[in-house]
Amino acid sequence: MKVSTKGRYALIIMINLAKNYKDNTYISLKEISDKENISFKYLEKIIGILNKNDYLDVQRGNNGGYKLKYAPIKYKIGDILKVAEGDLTPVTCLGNHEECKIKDKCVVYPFWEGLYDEINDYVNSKTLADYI
Amino acid sequence: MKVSTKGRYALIIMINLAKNYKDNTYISLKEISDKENISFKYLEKIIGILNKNDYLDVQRGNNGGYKLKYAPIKYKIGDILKVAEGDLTPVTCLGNHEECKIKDKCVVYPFWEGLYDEINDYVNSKTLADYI
DNA sequence: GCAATTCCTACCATTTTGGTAGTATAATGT
DNA sequence: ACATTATACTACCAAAATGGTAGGAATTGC
Repeated sequence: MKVSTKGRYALIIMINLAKNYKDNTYISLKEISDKENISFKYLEKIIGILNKNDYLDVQRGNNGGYKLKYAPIKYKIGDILKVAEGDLTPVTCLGNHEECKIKDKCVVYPFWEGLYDEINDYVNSKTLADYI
Repeated sequence: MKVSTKGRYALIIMINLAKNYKDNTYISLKEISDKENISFKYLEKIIGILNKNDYLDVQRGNNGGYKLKYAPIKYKIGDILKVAEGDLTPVTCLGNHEECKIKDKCVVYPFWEGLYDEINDYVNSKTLADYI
């Protein structure tokens, strides 16, 4: 039951960008990977996911980089993690992908549902603005 | 961020035994694996973990099997999952094993701590008695 | 033109997951 | 005693996920 580095690093990237939001300048990924000491190439892959989800403003070329498209408070941590991880359901029985066929008679289904509710409520109650 | 089959099956085993608790008879693992349609050999491995944790009364040989050592209400779901899964921390930064070295200056550490608190509170609020 | 940057796709080693196989040990019924 | 029915334990293994790496193409500023 672990959030992978994908989700964790995505969050780290977003927090770095959030900290820079008021400056309205672009930060290169190299800068973030150096500061956080995480493989540049791996972060490149992860920021690609974030970018495809309309999270970022991008400037290519010299002095280019990334900045948040919206204010930090607009980004729920839960959304960021879901985008990076695929989803946050604690069991495969939950979620859109492969809804369990026996969930109506499954004795534990309500337990997992309840757990997911708790997780969801928590991660959606926090935004990037809370971690600047 | 998934609880593996190990944890899910462990819970299924325990609920089956809980349902049989008042009868005070032994249930064979074969019976459970047939009913739940899960590989007997795999369940054997999982129930071994549960057994080592003083959860079960065991009777070998003919008409043998397993039963709960204590009343269902004594078993928190969280404990069962932790025993089967190793732990339930949502990130490796948390927990005893490899406490993060930079957690004091880590901006996201409180977020993960908070998430783990929520998960913990929930899974510890339920016992086997809730799912009989 | 050149350097700095993002974009994109393919590859890959290691670890984890979800088992299987086989044998040993123990209890029971007959 | 012995066949049957169970658990106990150890070793192995295929497939998938994880956590990256490599290389090149496209874009922009100077």
